[in-house]
Amino acid sequence: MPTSSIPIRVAIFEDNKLIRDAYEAILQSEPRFLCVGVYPDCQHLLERIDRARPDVVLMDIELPGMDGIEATRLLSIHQPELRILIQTVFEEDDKIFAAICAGACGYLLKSNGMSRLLEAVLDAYQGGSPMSTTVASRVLKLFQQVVPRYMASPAQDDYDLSTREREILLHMTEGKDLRAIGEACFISYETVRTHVKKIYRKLHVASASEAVAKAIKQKLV
Amino acid sequence: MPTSSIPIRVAIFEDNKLIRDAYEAILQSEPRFLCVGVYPDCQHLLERIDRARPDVVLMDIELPGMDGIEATRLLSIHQPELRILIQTVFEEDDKIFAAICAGACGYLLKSNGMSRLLEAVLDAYQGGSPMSTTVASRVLKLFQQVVPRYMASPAQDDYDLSTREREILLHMTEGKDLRAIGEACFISYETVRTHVKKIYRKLHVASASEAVAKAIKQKLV
DNA sequence: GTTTATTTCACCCGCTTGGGGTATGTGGGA
DNA sequence: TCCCACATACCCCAAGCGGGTGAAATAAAC
Repeated sequence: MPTSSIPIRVAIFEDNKLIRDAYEAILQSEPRFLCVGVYPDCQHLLERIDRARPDVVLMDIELPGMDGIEATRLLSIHQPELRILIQTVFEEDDKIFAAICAGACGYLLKSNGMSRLLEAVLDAYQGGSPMSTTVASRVLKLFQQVVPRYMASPAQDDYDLSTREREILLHMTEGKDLRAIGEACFISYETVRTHVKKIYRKLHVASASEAVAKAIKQKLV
Repeated sequence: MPTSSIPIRVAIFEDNKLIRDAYEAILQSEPRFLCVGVYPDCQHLLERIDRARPDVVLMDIELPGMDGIEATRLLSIHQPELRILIQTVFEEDDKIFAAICAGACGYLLKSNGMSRLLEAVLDAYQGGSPMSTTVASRVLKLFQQVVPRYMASPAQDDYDLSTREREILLHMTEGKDLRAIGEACFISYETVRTHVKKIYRKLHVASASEAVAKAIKQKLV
């Protein structure tokens, strides 16, 4: 638990007045929290934030005008250390996905009720990422879908490329032609060609563009 | 809450006898849970699981012999619907990362104490992904690092490619040569060349491989 | 109604590339 | 010790490709 002498500054963005007032009331019931801004939309977003100086923002997704995800993106660019907690009814993967990519540090479902709100705000303030376990489960699923292409799966075939071949393939994926690769590697043009031919055989391709496509898509480089 | 008439079957893998016994005791204190296996290592892993038929597995990472991550990978291949909860002291990104990729559905830090153990097992059983908020925060960070290359940044310039040009660029990223593209699009080889030249000018590139690299990396196609 | 963008097609020129072969030196594994 | 994989380098040849130019039809825009 943090020192209670300095309250955590919280701003709320929520279009539904009932919920908005409920949030505010809950926060004000605890001296550890200080409600520094309560807004029904994202008008004058950055000015409001600069004026209110919150530590944590509670952000609804379904807002009139600019939605909460776009607002999250703007805020996290404007002030990267700001902790933004998404608070919404949406459980769709793409919303969760977009919110996280936009810079949200947590994602709570309103269906969870308000019981854990204070705990979540505190968590967020302390650097944690509170999220409903159902949301966490979706994040993990997304993660498992997206990541294998970056992390070598245990048995990723790398087509037995040698170090030099991999290096040259990397240069190819940067769009360099053979002469430029030779200069970059301090070897002759003809040597580059020799390597490239071996790369083609190993990748089972017959042109630079094919090799580049395969290399990038299968993250060989 | 699930019906309490059918207990949740739990198996435990933990090398430390004190912790192992503590887990077992906690689980046995509640009739909702049934401890169907308690093991100090991963010997005969699949046989044990087939015999015990757990719904949820509590898995330690630091096990003698096969570690918990490798065990998780084997188990989730062997029985994908099995819920595997990692329970460990490690907070390093690469462990978390590896565990998730191996198929873990949750990741709890032992430092959190055992208070939330039952709740976590129940969450896992119900399809959630319980994890400490500090772990969640690392997962989100990893996610934000890894994902941007999949999601377009909001204002993605598409270089004013026409429909036909985009179509041809797509074929190029599949490694086709100009003749093959012509056949695929039912247009002549020379027409493909005309389009390709325009694509190069618009993308500011000078070769097929450069265009393919740019197209894939900026996910123009 | 003229202009502009798109799509289609053709030809020329010359460099680059892909496929083949050959050769030398080096370092590590059987 | 011998052999293999790797890196280096060069040659020939034919095809593909990049760049330039020109042209015609259509559709949309002004």
